[in-house]
Amino acid sequence: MASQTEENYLKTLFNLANDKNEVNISELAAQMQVSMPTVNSMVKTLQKNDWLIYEKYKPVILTQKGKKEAALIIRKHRLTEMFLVNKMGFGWEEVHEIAEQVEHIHAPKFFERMDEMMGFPTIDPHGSPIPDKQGRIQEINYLTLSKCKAGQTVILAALTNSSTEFLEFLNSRELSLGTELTINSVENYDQSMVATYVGHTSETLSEKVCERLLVRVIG
Amino acid sequence: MASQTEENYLKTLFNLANDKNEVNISELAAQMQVSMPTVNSMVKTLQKNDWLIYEKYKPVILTQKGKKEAALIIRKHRLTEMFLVNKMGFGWEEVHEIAEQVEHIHAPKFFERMDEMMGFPTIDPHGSPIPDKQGRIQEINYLTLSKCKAGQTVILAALTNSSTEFLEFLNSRELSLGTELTINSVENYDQSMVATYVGHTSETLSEKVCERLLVRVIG
DNA sequence: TTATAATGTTAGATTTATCTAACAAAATTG
DNA sequence: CAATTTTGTTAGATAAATCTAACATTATAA
Ligand SMILES: [Mn+2]
Ligand SMILES: [Mn+2]
Ligand SMILES: [Mn+2]
Ligand SMILES: [Mn+2]
Repeated sequence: MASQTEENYLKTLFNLANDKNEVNISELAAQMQVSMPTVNSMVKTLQKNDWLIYEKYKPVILTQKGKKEAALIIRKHRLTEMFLVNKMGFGWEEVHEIAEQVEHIHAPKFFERMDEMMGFPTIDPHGSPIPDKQGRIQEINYLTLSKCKAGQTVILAALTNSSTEFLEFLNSRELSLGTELTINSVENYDQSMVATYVGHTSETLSEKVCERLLVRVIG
Repeated sequence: MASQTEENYLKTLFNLANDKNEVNISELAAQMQVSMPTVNSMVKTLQKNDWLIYEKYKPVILTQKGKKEAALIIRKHRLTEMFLVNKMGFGWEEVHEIAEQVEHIHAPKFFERMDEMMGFPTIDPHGSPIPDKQGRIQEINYLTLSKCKAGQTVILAALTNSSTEFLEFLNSRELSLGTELTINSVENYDQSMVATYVGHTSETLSEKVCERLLVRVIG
């Protein structure tokens, strides 16, 4: 059974994997906030459990087993976040830290009950998909708001970044998942957008913000 | 901040403490299922944090600070057990193992929300008191059913043992907290009792069982 | 009251997860 | 392509939590 530390590495590896499924030691060290030698020794450990493939001086690659293990931890994380928001009244900006701990609880029934109580949700409070019990993730392809054009109407569906600061910014603008926005205009100089949505007329959103908003175009 | 291991030792120390607040190394080792040298080194560590007083060859004694720390972990454990039963539909025999893990979550709000959602319960699903936010425990003095006499009517209020096996035995006899029992007779030979309660006429309860049932006499 | 048993301690080893310093390989750049 | 930078590895150390073997102290009992 994976230790808490190993579980956190697996999750991070899963999230950092590029199109070739590769992760560099330096990236992993940066993300985990540990030194490269620490990562070097950890990937050797993870390899012994067949969770990844490691060859000297090469980026590491999660195996199928490793990907499944990671997805199941992510499942517990996201179910927890959704439970905290939907059943316990937390704000979407408060739940990540708690889920970071709860995801390591070994008690399948605990998470199954959460799932049942919520009616088997498929996304978490930040719009990210919840992997199923087999560790499969449904790929959803949303568009970044910054890719949209003036005149379009979109629905905010997910976020590319869920830091507390960003979530608090969105709270301050009363932007939440499901909000319908109409793009009034796009400023050519800095790519900032002016949008209208429930309760807000001509709200300006910087490019930095628009890049982090994932939307479904509806008109 | 106490590690998970330290938290488990503190909790066990709290529960093992006798009237003089003393705990022997051997008891602690037995309860924690580790060797005596392991306990020996751990109590030295706990002493460095002023959680207990240790002197060579003497039983250890929790300090006020140590008692409070322990009581606050027990609070998290019992709130969790109550939440699992009252809000998530678990049976009282299923919750201890999960609570044993959840009690180590560092997220005051998480437990405060549980507490609020349940309306600030004062006992857990096994009838044990939930320490308050200051770590104070209200002492309740129930009677052991085995101390009662034929003819008396009592209400099942708590248990001295909450092992899964015992809880499953109680389930099989449809005995739960709050059940009103009338003692028909006490067998002189083996101290077994014959009792009547909702749905059960003349149910025989062994001395072993009666010793583990804490009751309030109501007639 | 001495022998024996029970309890507790010390010494030394192991595993896990981390670090720094030094070195090696690979990638980038002038 | 050679110099430099970036990335990755090795070696060796540390702290936490555990173990066994050996020894010491305290308690019990003959
Ligand atoms: Mn999260
Ligand atoms: Mn985590
Ligand atoms: Mn319990
Ligand atoms: Mn525990």
